[in-house]
Amino acid sequence: MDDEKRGDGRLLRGRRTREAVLESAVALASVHGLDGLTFARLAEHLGVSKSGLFAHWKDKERLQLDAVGWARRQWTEHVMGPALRAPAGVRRVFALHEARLAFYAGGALPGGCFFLAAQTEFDDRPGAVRARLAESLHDWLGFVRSLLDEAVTLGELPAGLDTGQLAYEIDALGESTVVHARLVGHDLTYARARRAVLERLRGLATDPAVLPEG
Amino acid sequence: MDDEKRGDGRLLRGRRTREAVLESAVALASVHGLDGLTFARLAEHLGVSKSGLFAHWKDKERLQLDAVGWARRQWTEHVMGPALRAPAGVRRVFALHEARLAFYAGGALPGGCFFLAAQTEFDDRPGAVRARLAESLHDWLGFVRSLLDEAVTLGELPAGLDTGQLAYEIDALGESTVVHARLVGHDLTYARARRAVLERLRGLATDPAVLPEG
DNA sequence: AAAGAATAAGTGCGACCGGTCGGTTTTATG
DNA sequence: CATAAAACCGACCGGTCGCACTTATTCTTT
Repeated sequence: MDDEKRGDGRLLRGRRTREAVLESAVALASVHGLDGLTFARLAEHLGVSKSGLFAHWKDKERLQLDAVGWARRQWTEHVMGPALRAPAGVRRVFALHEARLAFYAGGALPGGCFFLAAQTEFDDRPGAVRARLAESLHDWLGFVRSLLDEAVTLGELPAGLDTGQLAYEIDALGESTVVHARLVGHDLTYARARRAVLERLRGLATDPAVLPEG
Repeated sequence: MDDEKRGDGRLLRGRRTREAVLESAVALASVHGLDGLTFARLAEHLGVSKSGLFAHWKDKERLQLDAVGWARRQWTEHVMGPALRAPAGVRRVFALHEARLAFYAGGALPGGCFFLAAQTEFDDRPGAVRARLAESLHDWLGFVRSLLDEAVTLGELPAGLDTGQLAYEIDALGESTVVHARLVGHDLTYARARRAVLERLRGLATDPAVLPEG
């Protein structure tokens, strides 16, 4: 991460290609998994030679770690970002859930969800990759919880609410969307995931009217 | 499936070894995925030669399909079975959820959940394996729903309840347990998953007293 | 005792894997 | 314009994969 020796087009170009490669890497990993993220596959997908990739990542683990980092950037931009543009409180919580579903439904990642694929693969394989994935999940749950805490502070959710518990539920209802959408049906699944969280929040909110009806 | 040519111990023995192999195959696949279920790995794990396995399954896909079938048998026995021994109605629904959590927590499968691993791997790979996984998920959701319908019929859940919706929620809250337990913490995760479904059912039940309190 | 199927084992092939190496092109700097 | 650094490439290595083919060995039925 020590790029940017001002005005050096070589480094700039290098960074651009790195990011372009990572964009593809995350997309490929969402389909084939982080283990199926092969240098050969990645190179072919980009129309690039395999060895050219080794100039940027000395081994596969580095590539995997950077892919996790890039997936987090994507997630921050496309899921957390839109939520933060909604009014704070219970509406922001629901906006977060909807942004997540929109991100899945939008098909930005052909495999559905990078993190689900990576976590199910690495949750039982000790190492740096697992550690970063665990950290990612921890941070994500912390973010959901922080929005819930905010809603409590604003008085839109009841005081004393177990926000950690609710954060788990919201995450679970969003996450299982990925597989269900592809194996059961997209529209039906997203409708159910949306409704589940909406009804849950409406049931808890001090003023359910601020949330959409259906 | 044309075993059992009356009294022929060879076929019987063949079936037994097949089942022993499948038991290991499902366990291995829960860790390394259905793709990571290689003949070499399976043979080594069993202390058997690779070629001996080819006598039973001519190619990898056959093995994968049979592994799915065996995982379904396990699931039927260890998750659906205990539930059916609980009194019908809302208690049976919750017993199903608890049996699932117990199955996960019991560590019968070292990788946590065969189906989650397999589904996230194959949900975007057309083929026979995906088809069987989709069928498995469909049947499972249908089973959950049937228990819910039963509870409605018994008057323990309100008439007009969208049981398909609730079945999705219950499945989601159970499924995300697998990854969370390993990356966040076992006890905390199972407690949350248990509580989430319990509270949901208690909120809907015409007589919440039939369900446990905490 | 003979026959024959089920099971096990060895061997080899082509494909692909992660990774290395030597060399060429591009780019900023003196 | 020379040079060095970075980006990039083609060829290649050792290893493992799925899988076929061939050859024993074990067990059951006749």
